[in-house]
Amino acid sequence: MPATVSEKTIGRLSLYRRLLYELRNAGEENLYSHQLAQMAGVTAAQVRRDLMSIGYSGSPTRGYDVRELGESIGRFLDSPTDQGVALVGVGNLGRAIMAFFAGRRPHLRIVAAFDTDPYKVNRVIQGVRCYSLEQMPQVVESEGIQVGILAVPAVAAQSAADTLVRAGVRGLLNFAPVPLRVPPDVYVEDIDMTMSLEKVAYFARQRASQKELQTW
Amino acid sequence: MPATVSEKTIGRLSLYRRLLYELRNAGEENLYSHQLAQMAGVTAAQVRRDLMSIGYSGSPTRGYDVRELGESIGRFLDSPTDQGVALVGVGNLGRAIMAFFAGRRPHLRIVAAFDTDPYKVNRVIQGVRCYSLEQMPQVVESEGIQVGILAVPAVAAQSAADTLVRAGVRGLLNFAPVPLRVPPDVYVEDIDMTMSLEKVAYFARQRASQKELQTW
DNA sequence: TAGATTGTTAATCGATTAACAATC
DNA sequence: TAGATTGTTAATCGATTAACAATC
Repeated sequence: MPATVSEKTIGRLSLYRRLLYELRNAGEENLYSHQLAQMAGVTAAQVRRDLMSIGYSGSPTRGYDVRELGESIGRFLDSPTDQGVALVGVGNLGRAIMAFFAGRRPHLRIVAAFDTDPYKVNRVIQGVRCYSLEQMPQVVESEGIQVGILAVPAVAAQSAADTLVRAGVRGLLNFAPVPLRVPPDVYVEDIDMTMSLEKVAYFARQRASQKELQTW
Repeated sequence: MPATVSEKTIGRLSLYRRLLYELRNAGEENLYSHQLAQMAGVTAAQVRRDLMSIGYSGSPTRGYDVRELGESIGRFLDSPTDQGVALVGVGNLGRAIMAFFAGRRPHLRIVAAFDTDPYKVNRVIQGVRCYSLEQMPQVVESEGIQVGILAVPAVAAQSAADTLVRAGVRGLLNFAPVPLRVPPDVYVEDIDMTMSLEKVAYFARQRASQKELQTW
């Protein structure tokens, strides 16, 4: 039933919602596409097309209703029922991720963490119960978890992904700097910090040298 | 002089190099485009075009030389001189980022950290000296830093970015869940974990329901 | 040589941008 | 009404994929 919407549009909708939430807190009731566009760093036409794709309509005179639009995006993006998330790897990065998402989205909450370290297993860290890797299939199944976050070292990532997928997980957020092999019915989003930093370093250098050239 | 290469190609080159490094450690001397392609999760034609874009040639019979290719990518991606990186925000996420990059790329190293917390200022955390925000312009300039990482709360991100840019930074890796406004000669790469997780949750749900439909 | 792989050009694809009639 | 904004289609753009002669 939901029309096929591109990955990028989904990402932008998530951003729009966050901006709308701030606007609503600031007491704004209406907004035009170009206002949201400026805040999000995209074009007004882009915003209109994205909103059109989820079937939300504005008015030529009043623009979009901030509250209604936020709720519309929520109905489109969010699951009607709560979605639990599994976190694998409770090292520095894993704990930072826990802290980052704590209390942020009640409907999309980390409900179980997994680690090999016996010292962490069975403890509650950042309000999340920590299990051993062996318990993963059972916990994922009993909690009905569809989403997993991988914050393990590169060597452990593929095996952790395999276990999650076998247990029924259909989406992975992968922080390990290694490409995962998963069945086509599993969605993977990679956050490769090494790659990102190298890109930034490359283009920063390029911009800096362009600046030098301009002074000639 | 370096031909214009797309952002995506730069990212893939960074990944190729990492994979080549592993292959070299495994004792491999040559490889064909389709081998690298499979490891990286892209097509062989993609690999060939990416390598062509940095001017590296293979042989129709022996493929590519693992060592030479790795070095070629390095010469293209890396700065001839060391590039120092500034990290702003030494909270949970900031410390995780420090730990993640510690010792990973000697040429691209976090050389200074900044935080408002007086307890952290002037201490050495994960081997990196921590300064106050007031010292940022001076430290960035004296260290010749071109790259900044923002690991601060959303409300503090724009002001930190402004200060970094004024001090001469030309590339930002932004972990704060907020779009930054920067001059056109500054490159920004966003790592928006909230957006990424919401995307994964959305598509995980979609895949799961597709699976259900198939059983009908 | 025969054959698989390479460098490189042409065709395809998808998303973005531009344009504009419809609307309040 | 007049006018700015909307929904929607057509034109543009860039990157990916397919194809193939050149090569070792």
